Formats: sequence, structure tokens, C-alpha cells
Amino acid sequence: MNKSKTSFSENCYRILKRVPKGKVTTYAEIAHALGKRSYRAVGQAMRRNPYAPQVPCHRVVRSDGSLGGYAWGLAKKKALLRSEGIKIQGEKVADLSACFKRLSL
DNA sequence: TATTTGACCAAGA
DNA sequence: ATCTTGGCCAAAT
Repeated sequence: MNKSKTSFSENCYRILKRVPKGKVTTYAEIAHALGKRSYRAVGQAMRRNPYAPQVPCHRVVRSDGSLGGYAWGLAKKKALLRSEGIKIQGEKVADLSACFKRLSL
């Protein structure tokens, strides 16, 4: 039998897939949804991005509303988010509170 | 195994 | 408002 991969990264993608289109989340929120405080490790998993572009890692931004980073290029991330109806100003999300998706309940 | 790294966060100056 | 510092944790080297 195949043992389920319970890697930290795998869990991150699972939570990330939970975010609908037109919504965004933060690294801290994903970690919190996992019941962990490893905000940084979440970003690490995205940077490697072993499941790109299957996982909408472009919907993850920083708590401050800044875009953070993107493995394929920050400019690309801005275009994608804007394409989903998210307003972006400069390098930050204009209405983070509006499109913020709370994973932990 | 130990050390370094990083798409972070919060607080302080 | 910006810049710096410390902390935090998993993955990579």
C-alpha cells in the first residue's frame, strides 16, 4: 500500500487549492490552517513549486498585502491576480480585505 | 548530522 | 511612511 505523503509542502498545496478564484490568501494563513507557525516554510514550498502550475500559488500574498514573490516572475503574478479580478496597486494588493480568503475558521 | 537559507511576520527606531 | 532586528520553522545543501 501506498503511504500518503504527509510532507509539509503537500499540506500547503492542499490548503492552497482550497482558495477559490478571485480570492487570495497569505502565507501565514496557510500555516495557521495547518495548525503550524511555519509561515516561512510555506513560502519555501512555493518557491520550489513542484506542482506548478497545478497549484494556484499566485494567489498567495504577504500579510501586508504585498505580492511577495513568484517563481515565474513577479510581473506574471500581478497579471494573473489582476486577471482574476483582484486590484493591484504597484507591488501590493489594493483591496486585500475584500479578496482575502480565510482558511482557518 | 549540522549549517544555511528563504516567495515571512511583528515589533522597534 | 521606511528601514532594521529578532524570531520562527521546514527543506536544501
